[in-house]
Amino acid sequence: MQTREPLTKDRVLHAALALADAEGIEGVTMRRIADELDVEAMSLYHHLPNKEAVLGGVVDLIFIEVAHEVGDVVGATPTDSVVELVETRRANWKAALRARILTARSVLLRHKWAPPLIESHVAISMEIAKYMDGVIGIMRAGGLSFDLIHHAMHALGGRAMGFVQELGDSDTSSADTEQLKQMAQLVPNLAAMLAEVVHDDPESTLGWCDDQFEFEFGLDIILDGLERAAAR
Amino acid sequence: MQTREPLTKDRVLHAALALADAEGIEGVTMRRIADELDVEAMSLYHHLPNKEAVLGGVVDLIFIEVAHEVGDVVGATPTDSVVELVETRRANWKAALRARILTARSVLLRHKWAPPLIESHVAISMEIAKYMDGVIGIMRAGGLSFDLIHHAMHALGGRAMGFVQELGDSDTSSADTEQLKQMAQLVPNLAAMLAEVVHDDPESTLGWCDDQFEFEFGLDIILDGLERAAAR
DNA sequence: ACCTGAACACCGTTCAAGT
DNA sequence: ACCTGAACACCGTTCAAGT
Repeated sequence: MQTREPLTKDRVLHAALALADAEGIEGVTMRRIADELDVEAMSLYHHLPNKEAVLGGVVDLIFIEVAHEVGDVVGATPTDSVVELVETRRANWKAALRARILTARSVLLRHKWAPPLIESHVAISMEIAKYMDGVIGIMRAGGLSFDLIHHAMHALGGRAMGFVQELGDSDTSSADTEQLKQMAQLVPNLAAMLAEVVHDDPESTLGWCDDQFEFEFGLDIILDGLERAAAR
Repeated sequence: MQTREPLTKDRVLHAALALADAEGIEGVTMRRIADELDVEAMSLYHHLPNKEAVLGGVVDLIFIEVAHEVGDVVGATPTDSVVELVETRRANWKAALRARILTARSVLLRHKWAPPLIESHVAISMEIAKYMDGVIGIMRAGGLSFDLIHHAMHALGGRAMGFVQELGDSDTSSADTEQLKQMAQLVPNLAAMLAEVVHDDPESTLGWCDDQFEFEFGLDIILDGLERAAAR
């Protein structure tokens, strides 16, 4: 008789993660997770206190993934002397922070259901704290004061973790030209902007913008502003 | 016999809004709304197709409120000649946009449950579109190209509507000093920042920051960056 | 046309019972 | 210690029936 692999917290969390990737966050229910593990829903409660803990654990898995990829990116060159390393870090904090944030973003793009979950999740987990610590460390190495870093974290907001923070998803593009003409009466500026941006570049309506470009545009404005504030 | 006031879409939406203000978004269920109106839950479906429509309608109510307050703020001085008005608008777009966004924020602070709802809501309603149109109009009057305005809307993101976009709510402040000391091992930079910021200003931990200041700090960085991009 | 009651197909979670 | 089945207290929504 086959003995079944025992249920563990880790198996539950990975099943939940896979479920979220496959069906979105609304597909993640205690009953569905249990189904996937060939177990009853109530068995999950022997390894996790409630659904909140499951979702928190899944968020942690994502930040472990981020930490993995970030580690590859910001690894110091071992041949540098310590002094050189410190010098380099001071000079390159903006580039280093930019790279780290874009790496985090690339991971979140693989789990698009995650940002709303992270935002709504009040409790800051250890894994999130460790990510934040890395961000703060880069700015500190760049010579920014803790006071400025604190403001910077607020200014960056979700962007510090690579959030896309889009409003009004790709459905706007489905507004046909007739509907747009009617709209023009009430929202002339919005209609004019859409008309021109669509005309200039057929792949860049509000519904199908170049998200990567827009994210970097906004990020660079903030990073440049912080650099200027640091120089003051 | 008292004839009951007939149910209307408007009465349903206002009941839902009051419920959200009183108990938060999780208190808004079809059954609870119906209770408040002394009616059965299923009666609501004669005036609104589903819960999604209820939530969308409530978001609209909030943007009507924003439009009301914004109208008071940006009213032009009637004594100005048209030419002067245009000149003024071109010069003051940054201040005008700042004022409009801070007004929107003041409304959202009265409905703190609303931002997550607006973000998660895919469909852009007419009321939201009208607000966006106003924002675009201010920048257009300031001489910004539609292309730059388009990037600006993405860079601002939720901030264009006054979002607070905080991560990890005020619970971080409940971390006692003992817990913080343990944390210092794993997240030394975060711990050091918290320690210094708390020391400098007892009212400004990560848990209890001056939200208004931080919001304006981030907003100004973005507006300044946009101004510089416009001058290029 | 408008409102209702019962029912359906789901939730998260508790509890007593099994092994 | 670990898993289960039944049950509880909720959801949004459908449907047939009332007035």
